[in-house]
Amino acid sequence: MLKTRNCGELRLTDAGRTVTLAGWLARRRDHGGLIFIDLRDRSGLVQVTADPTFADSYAAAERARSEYVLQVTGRVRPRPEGMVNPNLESGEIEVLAESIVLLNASRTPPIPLDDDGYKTDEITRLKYRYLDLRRERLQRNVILRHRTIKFMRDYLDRRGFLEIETPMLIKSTPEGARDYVVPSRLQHGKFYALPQSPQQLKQLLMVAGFEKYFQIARCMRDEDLRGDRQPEFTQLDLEMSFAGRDDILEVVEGLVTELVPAVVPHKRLFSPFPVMSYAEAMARYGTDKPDLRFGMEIVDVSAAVKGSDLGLVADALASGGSVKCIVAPGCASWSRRELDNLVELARAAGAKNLGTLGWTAGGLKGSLARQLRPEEAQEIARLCGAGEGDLACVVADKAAAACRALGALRLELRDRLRLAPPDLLAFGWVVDFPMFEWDEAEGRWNFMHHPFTSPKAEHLDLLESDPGKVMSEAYDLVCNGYELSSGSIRIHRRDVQERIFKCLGYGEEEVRERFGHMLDAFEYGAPPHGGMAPGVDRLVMLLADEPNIREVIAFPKTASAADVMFDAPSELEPRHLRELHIRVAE
RNA sequence: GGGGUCGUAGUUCAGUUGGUUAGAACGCCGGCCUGUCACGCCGGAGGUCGCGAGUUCGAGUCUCGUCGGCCCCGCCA
Repeated sequence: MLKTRNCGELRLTDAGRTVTLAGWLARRRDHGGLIFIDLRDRSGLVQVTADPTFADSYAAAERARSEYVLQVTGRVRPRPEGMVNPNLESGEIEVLAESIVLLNASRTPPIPLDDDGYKTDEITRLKYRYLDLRRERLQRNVILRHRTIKFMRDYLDRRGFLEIETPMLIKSTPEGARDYVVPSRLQHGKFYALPQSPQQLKQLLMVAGFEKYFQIARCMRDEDLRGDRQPEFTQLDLEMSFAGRDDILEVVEGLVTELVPAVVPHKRLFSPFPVMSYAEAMARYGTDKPDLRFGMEIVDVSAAVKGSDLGLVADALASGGSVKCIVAPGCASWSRRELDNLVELARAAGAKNLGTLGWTAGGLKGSLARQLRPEEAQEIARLCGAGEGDLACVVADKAAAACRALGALRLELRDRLRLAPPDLLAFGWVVDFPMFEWDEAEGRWNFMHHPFTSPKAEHLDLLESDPGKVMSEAYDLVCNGYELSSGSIRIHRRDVQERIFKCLGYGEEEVRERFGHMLDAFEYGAPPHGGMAPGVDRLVMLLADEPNIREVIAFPKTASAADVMFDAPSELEPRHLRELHIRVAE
């Protein structure tokens, strides 16, 4: 090795030792007769002092510039009285350079590397990602990601899980997410698909008798990107045989509960995780991935206004809808402009309108102040616990639509009022999802999770008669408003699986061609099984307090799924295309 | 596919009602400086105002188009 020690680990106890370091020049302070160099490697920074006494090393220090790669040999010594830098872990000492070898020079970096990088043009950061990754924040994130994955492997190994790899070149399935597709050279006109997840493969591993499987699995989905969605991402994919829902939840909850204090000890979490049904989550938070870091739950205030002659309210109640409300604490005196903005937001989220009602010392404020009878306003206050200074946001609509709009509003208020405590990871379980949801566009039932999800046994009889009422054995892990993981107990019987495909409107021929291998497998002693697949990128993003998953992925893609460093995707040589039997249409 | 927003020096930004040679800070280059640590002081270089049309005597500024970034909706078995 070109180094005997790491820069960031040197301490006062090393004083007197001669060390050889190698790293990058983070900053240079040239005092004419004395040069200080902050030398950086993965472990951190240490100050190297170049003194003219060592003429060669001093000359090298004069020539060195930012991001030059240096090998420094010298003696560790305590800093002089009053020169300790308390902001630096190694700030009590410095290394007096006896020799400085220039291992490589560097052009001036196109982006600053000594800050957190949030303000720097992201496209330039990504183009020079290998430099961007040198910044301390990203080094920390990548290391945290490593520790997280290492913890997962160790934990699951302890619990008897086997890590098993599954193929990347598999078969396209038309439903679900769009596939990334790979042309076959050996078979004209045929294509592989990259896995959206190893779902079927891990179920087949259960049929194969491995009982407990996991994989740090790369998944590819050719869908539009978001701050929390990349075209390729990583899941901790796991599956267990002979397990019920609670067994799966126990494994994952145990993993996360032990992981957090191990890798981010400053973070807090609920233990045990709260469990709520899908219906409850929708009613209380207006979403199936509630942010449980704060309250502001949705309250039904229909009873308070049941006699109201207000158009929207009366219409909603007459047609079986409801009047729902959330309370924004201390916002009663918000300006017209701020309130209008909320109304706009609620409408964008699907509400017909948003009524506001604020309780101020000077009386009622807001759009509903004059439209409601005093006793109605008073009853609303009682039902939702609003007091002086508070603002009620009220939506009258079908219950689901009202909750959905207020759910969106709730997140907006969270951000405006900073309601989410920092360092809280509010994990929770959402269970009892419906099996199907009605697809308006296609005019048929579609699965909510995936077609291998088991219906609840007691709802099997409803499959054909009333699919909308069938609950599934699916469950989600949520955290701080993100869906961190989905899972389910799977179907392990051919007859049940066939009934599900039928409900989804798949023809027999189609089923045989696409899922015949699964159905066949279920006939050879498939054990009851289930599992889930936490999203590693999102989890690490939350652990690292990052605003998007690009910050915890070494080489992420832009919102248009481009890699600006490689300039991918790119066109292929005609020869290459011919070999693959592909002609690009104009 | 739709909506929002942004694009000016290497980076972060300013740029008035359309009007002289487009500015600042950081970074960079040169000089000075032996205790700095965001070192300091002096000097300097650095611009296809994303790109293309148009309006105008004149466009960083106005119009249209286009490309790209980010966020949101749709989409995400």
